[in-house]
Amino acid sequence: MQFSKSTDYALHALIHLAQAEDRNNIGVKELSAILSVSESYLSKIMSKLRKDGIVRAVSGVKGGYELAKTAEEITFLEVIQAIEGRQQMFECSNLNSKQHQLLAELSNTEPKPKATDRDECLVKKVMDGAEQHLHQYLREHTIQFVLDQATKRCNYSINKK
Amino acid sequence: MQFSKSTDYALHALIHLAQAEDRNNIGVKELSAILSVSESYLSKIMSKLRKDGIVRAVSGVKGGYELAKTAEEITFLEVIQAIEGRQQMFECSNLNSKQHQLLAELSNTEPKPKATDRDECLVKKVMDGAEQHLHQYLREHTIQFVLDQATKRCNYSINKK
DNA sequence: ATATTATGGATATCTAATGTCCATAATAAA
DNA sequence: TTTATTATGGACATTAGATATCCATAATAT
Repeated sequence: MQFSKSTDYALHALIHLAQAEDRNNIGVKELSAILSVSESYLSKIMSKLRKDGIVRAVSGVKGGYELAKTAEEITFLEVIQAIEGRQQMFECSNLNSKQHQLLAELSNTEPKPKATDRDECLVKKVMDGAEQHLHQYLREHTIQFVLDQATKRCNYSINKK
Repeated sequence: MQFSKSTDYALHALIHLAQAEDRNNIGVKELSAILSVSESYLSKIMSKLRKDGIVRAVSGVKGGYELAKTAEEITFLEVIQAIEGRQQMFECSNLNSKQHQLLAELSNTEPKPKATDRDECLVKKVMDGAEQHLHQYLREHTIQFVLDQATKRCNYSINKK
């Protein structure tokens, strides 16, 4: 139950892009040097961020990446989901639960959800609750939040002198 | 970022043990049949639960497993940690952060923590916060909670008739 | 003594994460 | 237009961890 290294790299890369908001685009070459990752690996990560609309990319000589929205708008949750995908944290082996999920997926089409969730596994319900709880926290924390904290810390250092 | 199948099996096994609290010990043979898992695999899982003091085991003919505490006392968190281990959800590649953690571990001995955490990575701080948040939820939900929910559901069914 | 059950070591298999390489497309600058 | 630079995506290799099985041994009720 661990977040992947890729998620770690993605978050740190976004922090760097946010801090260099005024500058031109930043290429994978520069980012990979800062993060101490190989260019080829970081490329895959940045591609995922682009596909999910978190960064913009431009090819060519002065190309590279930049944020596609403000740092305020980029939540930890969407970064994590861009990298790790959107599968649920807990997949229940319980048959009732699996049937329930299957029905829910099928009902994405026409005949309405029906909300007969009395048969879903209660263990899964607790775990889904945990996931929602975690997501809420991750939605409330943005890239901007980290930048703000860094500023505070810096001020503190200055005052100290 | 998913919980393992083992965790799923462990939780369901504990629910069954809790529901059969009055009966004798329940063996892996019976549990594995209920959960549709192999005996050999479930054995490993039950061993982990025993090592962490969640269940008691007794060998021999009428042997098997029983809860080592009340269902009220068994939290989702401790079950998950018994199975998945206690590593942190987020390991930071950031060098400052790694150094910080190393120092923290070393200072487990004599010369006191020192609490100079100004250098720890802010990304990691957010992620550690998320983990604490999740843990709090998982600590607040026990095996007993699931049993209670099941009772409610059952009552509802009866009333319906 | 016998049958039954848990325990732990060794090992095999499978899957996902990690990581690299290369051909191709896009673009700025010369 | 040519060149250098950068992103993109496919294919592939490597590694680590989860999943799964088997077996020898210990414990225990009958």
